[in-house]
Amino acid sequence: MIERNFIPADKACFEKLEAKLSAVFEPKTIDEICRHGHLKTYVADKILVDIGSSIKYMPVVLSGSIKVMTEDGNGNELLLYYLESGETCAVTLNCCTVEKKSTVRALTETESEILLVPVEKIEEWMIKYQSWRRYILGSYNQRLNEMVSAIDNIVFHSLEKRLIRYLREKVALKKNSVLVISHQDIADDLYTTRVSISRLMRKLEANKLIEQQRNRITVLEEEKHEARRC
Amino acid sequence: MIERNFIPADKACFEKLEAKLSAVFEPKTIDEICRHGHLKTYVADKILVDIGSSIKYMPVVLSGSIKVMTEDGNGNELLLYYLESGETCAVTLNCCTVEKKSTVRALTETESEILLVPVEKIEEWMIKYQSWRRYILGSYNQRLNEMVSAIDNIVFHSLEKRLIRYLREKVALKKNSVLVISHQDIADDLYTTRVSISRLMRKLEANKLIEQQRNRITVLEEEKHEARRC
DNA sequence: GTAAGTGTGTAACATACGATACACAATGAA
DNA sequence: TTCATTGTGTATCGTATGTTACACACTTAC
Repeated sequence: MIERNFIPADKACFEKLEAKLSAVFEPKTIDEICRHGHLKTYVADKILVDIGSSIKYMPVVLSGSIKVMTEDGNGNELLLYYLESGETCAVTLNCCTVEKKSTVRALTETESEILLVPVEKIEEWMIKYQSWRRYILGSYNQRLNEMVSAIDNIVFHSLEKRLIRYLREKVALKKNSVLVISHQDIADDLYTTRVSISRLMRKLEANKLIEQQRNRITVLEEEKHEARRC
Repeated sequence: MIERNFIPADKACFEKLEAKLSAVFEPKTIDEICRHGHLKTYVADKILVDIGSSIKYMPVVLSGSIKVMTEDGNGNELLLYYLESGETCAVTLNCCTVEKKSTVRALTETESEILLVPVEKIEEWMIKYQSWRRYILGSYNQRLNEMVSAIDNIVFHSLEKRLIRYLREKVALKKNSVLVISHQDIADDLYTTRVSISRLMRKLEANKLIEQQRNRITVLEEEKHEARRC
C-alpha cells in the first residue's frame, strides 16, 4: 500500500492521472483532482469499505478491479457489480452526499490503484465542472443499466448460461484465463448452491469449455462457430 | 389532459406545487420550476414516453403512479419500477443529459398529475440549487436501491411470496384493494407464465388471502397474527 | 507423521416451475 | 343471435435446481 503526496508538483502522478483521465475530464478538473485527491495502491482481497463504516472518500478505480456487494435483511450476500478502470461506485456516491454510512462492502479483486476523492469535493465540483457532473451522472446510469441487465440475466437465462458468462467476465476482468476460485465462491456470487455449481462445472468440463483442478479453473477459448471449411 | 400556463401568477398552480414540493425544494427552486415547468394531467394507461422516442422533459410525478419498463435484446419486457408522488425517473434523467433517446417506456398506472421540467434546466439547476442537486442524486439512489431489492426478491424468494408482495404493493399504489388486472399481466410483471400465476392464485384464494373474479382480484386484509385470545 | 479443515464428486430425492394442451365461461362485436 | 376474443381452470409431463448425505482427496497446522 503506497500513499503518495499528490500535488501537481508530483510530476509522475500527474502524468499518470493525465493519461488516465484526460479523456474524461477538462484540465481544470484534473488539476483539482491532483490537488485534493490521494492515490493509493491496494493488494488483492483487501476490504476498502465495509457495511456501516463511514465514508470519507469517493473511490475512482484507475487500475485493477473492485467487487461491490451488500447484504439483505436476512443476511444474504448480494453481489452488486464490479468496478473497473475509470469507474466509481454509485452507491457510495449517495452515501457521501446523504447517508454518510456505507450500505455496501467493497473489496479489491486484484491489486488496484484507487484515486480517493474527499467527499466534500463531490458536490463542490458538481457546481464548478461540467465534466465532473457528467461523470457522476454517467456513473449512476451505468450502474442502473448493469442492474437491469443483471435482473434480465437472472430472470431469462439458465444457471448454466449465467455460469459461463460469469466465468468469461471474470477472465476478462482478471486478464487471466486461469481463475483461482472455489465452487462455493462462485455459488455465492450466482446466488445458488455449491452442489449445483459442481454439477454444472462437470458438464462444462465434459464439453471442453473449461478445465479444472482444486481451486483452479482454466476457461478455454470461446468456440468460433465459423461456417467455412478448412 | 389539461395543459396549463404555468407562471407564478397562476396562483392555484403555484399553491399546489408549493404544497407538494416545499418540503423538498428551497423557494427559489420552486419559483424556477413554476416559471419553466408544465403541469399535465394524464388518464390511466397512457404511454408518456416509449422506447426510442426523444426526451424533451423530465417528469416529476405529483399524484398517481407511473410504470417504467424496458426491453432486453431478445424483446423480453422488463418491469423496472413504479414512480409515485414526488418521484422522478432516474433512467430518463440520463437520457436527458447524455442519450437524448429514451431506453424505457413509461405509462400511467392511474390518472396522474405530472410536472414536466425541460431537460435543459436539469443541469442548469444542478449548478444553482443545492436542493435540486440532492433531489437528482437522491432519485438515482432510490432507484438503485429498488433494483437491488428487486434482485434480492427474485433470487431469494419463491414465486408465491413475490406474487403476494406484488399484489399488496399494487393495492398500496392504487389505494384500492380491488385490482383490475389479468393473470397474464401479472405473469409479465413477475417474469413468469400465466399458468403458474393461475396455479398460485388458486392457492392464495384457498388460503383466503384473495378473492377473484374475471379480471378482478380483491386482496384481503393481511392477517394479524396476534397472540391474545378474544 | 496425524488431525482438522477445505474443496470436490456423486447419488437419491423433493419440488417448484415451465411447456403444452384442452375445455369452457365471460365479454363484446357483427 | 352467432362468432371471435379474452380470461381462467386443470391435467400431464419434463426438467432444472435445491436438499441432504456421504466419500474422499488435498492442504495446512501441529
